[in-house]
Amino acid sequence: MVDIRQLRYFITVAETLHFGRAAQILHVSQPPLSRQVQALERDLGVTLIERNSRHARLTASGERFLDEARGVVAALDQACRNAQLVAAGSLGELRIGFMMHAAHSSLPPIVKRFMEERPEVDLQLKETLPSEILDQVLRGDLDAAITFGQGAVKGLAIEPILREPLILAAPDDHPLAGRGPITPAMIAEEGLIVTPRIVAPPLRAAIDSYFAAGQAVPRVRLETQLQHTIISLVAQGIGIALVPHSMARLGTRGVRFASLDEAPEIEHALVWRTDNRNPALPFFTRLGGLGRA
Amino acid sequence: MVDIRQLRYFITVAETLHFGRAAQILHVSQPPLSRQVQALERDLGVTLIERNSRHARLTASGERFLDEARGVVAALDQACRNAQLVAAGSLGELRIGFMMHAAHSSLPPIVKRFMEERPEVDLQLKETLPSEILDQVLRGDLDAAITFGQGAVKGLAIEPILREPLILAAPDDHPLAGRGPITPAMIAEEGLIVTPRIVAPPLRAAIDSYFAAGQAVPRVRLETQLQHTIISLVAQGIGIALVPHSMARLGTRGVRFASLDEAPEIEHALVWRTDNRNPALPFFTRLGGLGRA
DNA sequence: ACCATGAATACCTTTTCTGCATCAATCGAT
DNA sequence: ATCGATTGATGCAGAAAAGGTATTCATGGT
Repeated sequence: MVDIRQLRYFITVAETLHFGRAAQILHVSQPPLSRQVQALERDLGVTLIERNSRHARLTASGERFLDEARGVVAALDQACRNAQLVAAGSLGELRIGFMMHAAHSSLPPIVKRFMEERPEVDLQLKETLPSEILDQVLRGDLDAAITFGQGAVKGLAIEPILREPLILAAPDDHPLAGRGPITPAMIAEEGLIVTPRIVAPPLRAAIDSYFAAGQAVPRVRLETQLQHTIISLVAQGIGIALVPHSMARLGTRGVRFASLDEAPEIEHALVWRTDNRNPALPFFTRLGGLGRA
Repeated sequence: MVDIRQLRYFITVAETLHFGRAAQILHVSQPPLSRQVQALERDLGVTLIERNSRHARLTASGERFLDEARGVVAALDQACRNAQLVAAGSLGELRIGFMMHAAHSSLPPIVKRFMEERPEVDLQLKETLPSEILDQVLRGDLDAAITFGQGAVKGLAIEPILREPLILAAPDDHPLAGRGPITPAMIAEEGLIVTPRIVAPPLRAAIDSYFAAGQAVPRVRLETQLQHTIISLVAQGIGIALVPHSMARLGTRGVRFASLDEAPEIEHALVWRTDNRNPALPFFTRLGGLGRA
């Protein structure tokens, strides 16, 4: 059976056209070299090197085979190097899930740094509903994810990376827009636009706790999944909303923000399976601290 | 050192994720298989298969390496097959030179058939001056060539493939145009357009012999290398010419042809080095007979 | 806790590879 | 034309590697 040693031997002989010199280069003696090339030719059933006891030169088959053999050897070396790079976490792919609330806050600095440090790792970002994210991590569809902080889950590592307060988002012609700490009573009568409970339970819990602390009951006017849609509806004057502080950075026209009195906080956390053996994963999770920036 | 056997073993184990079954498929017993995979991992310094005594599954490096190892094995198999195809003359390249006079006569049928029979051979056609063609064959720049027939040359095989008479080419308003056998005396006073002697000695020799047989002396008005140019100049009424019969097939406007009395003939021949070992060459030279068509 | 399964290890046999010595063929010089 | 130098091939013995059988070790399910 043709093997790599035979290819390496043949390539060297083909390059020097001299069995003795090739043997020196390969650090073997000449007889085994001759025999290996013979064995290769016998296996192929093809004469690759035409040789009399004085000269050696390639046949047409030999020229062709030299070319392709070089490719095979190079591909093998590359494969070995790549396997090592993958094991070192410098090459490969990493599937990261994130809830939309992380897109403007904790996610970007982590992703940016990771891509700088591990440019050869194919980072696959998948925006997912918070309610589905844990399942996907547990199933192994995601290597890691950024979602809301929560209690321990068996088999998962959960590392908090960001706490941010909720703030009030109101149309810019609204009397409370831009004003100081807002108490629950001040907005209890307003129509509220919120994310459905099923989509982001911790966010709804934070909103509920805020109103509960002021003995108020929020009036939900509309539910919609995407944060951007909520902001957009606020800008249209359809209602007000309580949103994570990072939404204020977007500078959407027609919306102004105001801090809340005793503002509830939501927590972002990095989550991954403790038995996930993707070598690139530790280099991602160790960046969790950047989420605070 | 990593070798092909290790790759094949690893691939089979990776595909079955079961050392025992893989060993059956490979027709070896399980212990050597385990040892080869271990050796591979030791050489790479990387764990490819995570295994306890119950289950086996690939690591990230293993997945990657499986992919690339398959490529390496496939490339090797392909290289072996191609070497055999080249040796059989079914793959490779063949450099064929030809004089322009062959382009409309002996060359096309040979080339057409060869391309049908050996579609994977890269046929490189190089139009060359007859005066240079033998040197290129002797130097090895060409595997074979079609040129004028001539005496034996040491180291070359020369096989005649076509004899064709010269004919008169004249402007279509010329009194001799289209007429019967032309004797030398009938055109001795006309201005003649010819190829330079150095470019195609046998052609000039044929023309000379024609006039010499009639005790006439041609009046050369113009010399130019390419046959097409000669025909074109004739069409313009600049002169007449004696050209190979195959030129009549072109049907150039403004030119008519007439046969010559005791017409001299020129011979086309296939030429190649007898020591040329290009396996595709015999399949080309054996088609020489088609040149007569 | 025990049993069945599957991979690793121990040990021996067989095969293959290497190196040394030598042979054979070719080319150049005399 | 002959001889010597060069270079690839061959014969043989020792070394290394691969394979096979028997057995052990670890794990997951009952």
